[in-house]
Amino acid sequence: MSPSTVRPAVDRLKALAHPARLRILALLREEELCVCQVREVLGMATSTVSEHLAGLRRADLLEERREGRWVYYRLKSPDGTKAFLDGLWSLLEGIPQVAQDRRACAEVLRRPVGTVCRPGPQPRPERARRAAAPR
Amino acid sequence: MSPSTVRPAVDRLKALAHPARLRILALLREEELCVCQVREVLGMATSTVSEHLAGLRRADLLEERREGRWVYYRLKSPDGTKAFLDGLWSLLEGIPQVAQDRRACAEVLRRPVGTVCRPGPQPRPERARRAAAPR
DNA sequence: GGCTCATTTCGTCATTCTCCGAAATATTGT
DNA sequence: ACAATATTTCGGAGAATGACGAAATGAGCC
Repeated sequence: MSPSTVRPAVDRLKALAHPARLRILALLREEELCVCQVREVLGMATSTVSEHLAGLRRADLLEERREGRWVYYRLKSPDGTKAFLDGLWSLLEGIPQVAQDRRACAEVLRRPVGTVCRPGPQPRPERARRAAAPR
Repeated sequence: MSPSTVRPAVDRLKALAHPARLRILALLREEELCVCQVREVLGMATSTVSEHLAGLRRADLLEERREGRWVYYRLKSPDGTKAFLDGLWSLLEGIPQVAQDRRACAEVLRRPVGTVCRPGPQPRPERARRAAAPR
């Protein structure tokens, strides 16, 4: 009773209960993204974005994948959360900010290679594949 | 963009992202309860319980009903949250604390009338009807 | 090694949350 | 009106959270 067995569920909910993190999750529902791409869409300091991503990851809602200098995050549906996440998507349906972020993200992904993450001389993030059905 | 359109969804999630409030919601899924009954199960100060209930109510997840000196709270599913709440229930499935609270609550409801809320001379809370399907 | 850049971690400050007892409010009964 | 009881609101102390720049870390390239 001390560490309270509701903790895992609460931690997951806490991870979602923040505007930035909720927007991030909505973005990652569409495609995997690296930190600087997310920063571009949200318009917050890189360290802040990184911390939010870490929070979602700690809650086991995201997983990361390193590619060169970039770290890509993508959605993860741990056991027992599938139905919950489906419910969450319905909660996000029709939220203007979410739709707007989606457009901003598409814009970012359309930018000439090297203008998001600085024009690094090397393995530019050339892609970010679709990962889930848009709706 | 200033007040952020994700606010309503975030507020709802924030309301849930707390052990006490999550436990309360799980309890109220079964039946409506008055403040002192909830206090009995959670074992926190009355004022604390009242504040948590108020929080869930502000998030539009509960509605209240006054009966004599007692205020009964019950679950409410505002538009667009039905699917989300269904997902939430699945998240609560199998959490020991939730099951334990359920038992403790049954115990409280079984107590001889007047031993939970003090033996008031009058319209004792004689009932607390089933309000939703257990699972 | 040294340079560059993406990301994470750290230090700090401001804000918000959470809890509880005390005081205020509401309702009923005498 | 007064007493009794359930609930809400208030005040404040302590903890947790969130934002950002600065410093540290990691990867690739010369």
